[in-house]
Amino acid sequence: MDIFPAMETVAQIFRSLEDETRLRIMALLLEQEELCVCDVMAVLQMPQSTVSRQLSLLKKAGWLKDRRVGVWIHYSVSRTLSPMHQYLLPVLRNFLAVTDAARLDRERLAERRKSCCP
Amino acid sequence: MDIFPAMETVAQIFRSLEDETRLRIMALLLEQEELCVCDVMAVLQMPQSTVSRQLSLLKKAGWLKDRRVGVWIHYSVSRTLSPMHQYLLPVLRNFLAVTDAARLDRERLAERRKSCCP
DNA sequence: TGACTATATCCAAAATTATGGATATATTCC
DNA sequence: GGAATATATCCATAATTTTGGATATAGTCA
Repeated sequence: MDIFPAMETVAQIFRSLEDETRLRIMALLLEQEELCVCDVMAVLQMPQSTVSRQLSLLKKAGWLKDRRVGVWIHYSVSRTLSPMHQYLLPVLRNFLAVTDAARLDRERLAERRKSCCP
Repeated sequence: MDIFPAMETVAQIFRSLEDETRLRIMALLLEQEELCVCDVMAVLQMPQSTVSRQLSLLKKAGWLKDRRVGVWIHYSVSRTLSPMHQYLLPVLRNFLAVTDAARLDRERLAERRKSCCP
């Protein structure tokens, strides 16, 4: 695998960010070190298959990694991002967190943290 | 229109870069100040309707502007890019030009310049 | 005015992607 | 081992996007 991705690879990385659900997940994981699938389900208020699929797409796209913790799978932003992913990260940091959607999701996550799971 | 785009707007900007044809056009216009539709057709070797549509999508997405010069429409990178577009520009500059597809397109453009239009 | 060229838009078909319920897999706890 | 829970994957359907030929529009030149 080359340092410089092919044009098609560049397109795929952008494509991984075209979906609002995936962007909401990225916004969450840029603030919260780790989240399990059920956390994300609760915050996004979407069915399990949808959330699980989008998480695995983001992993496949090189953004996330996962690790099993007992019965849960914890997702977090990969620590071995490609150069292009690293270039894009500040864009996400600057423009996702300030959206209304991200703010509402943060509130729902805080609410959930109060009532469950230490 | 706010300085900070909504999540859906962020998604749309990424979506505008998900297509390989559009990325090839952006790569060309980051090196070449202005191109008319027929230049792009010749370089990409794609039908007129396809090229014209993608150019107008890139314009609609905030990347390009156009101006009429006689019977031609010249497209170029907008000089009033939004903050998010400006953040993304270096990503395009760094990762598009080095692809094989972009190199071949540059060669075809140079070839065309030799044989036609001063 | 009329022929010609460049470009935009329309349209129906093809291709791609997203959706969520159903099912399969894996882990824990009793 | 069996029940219960979390997650991944399958599948058929729905929604979205792309495609390119056909047509419309607009400018040029004689």
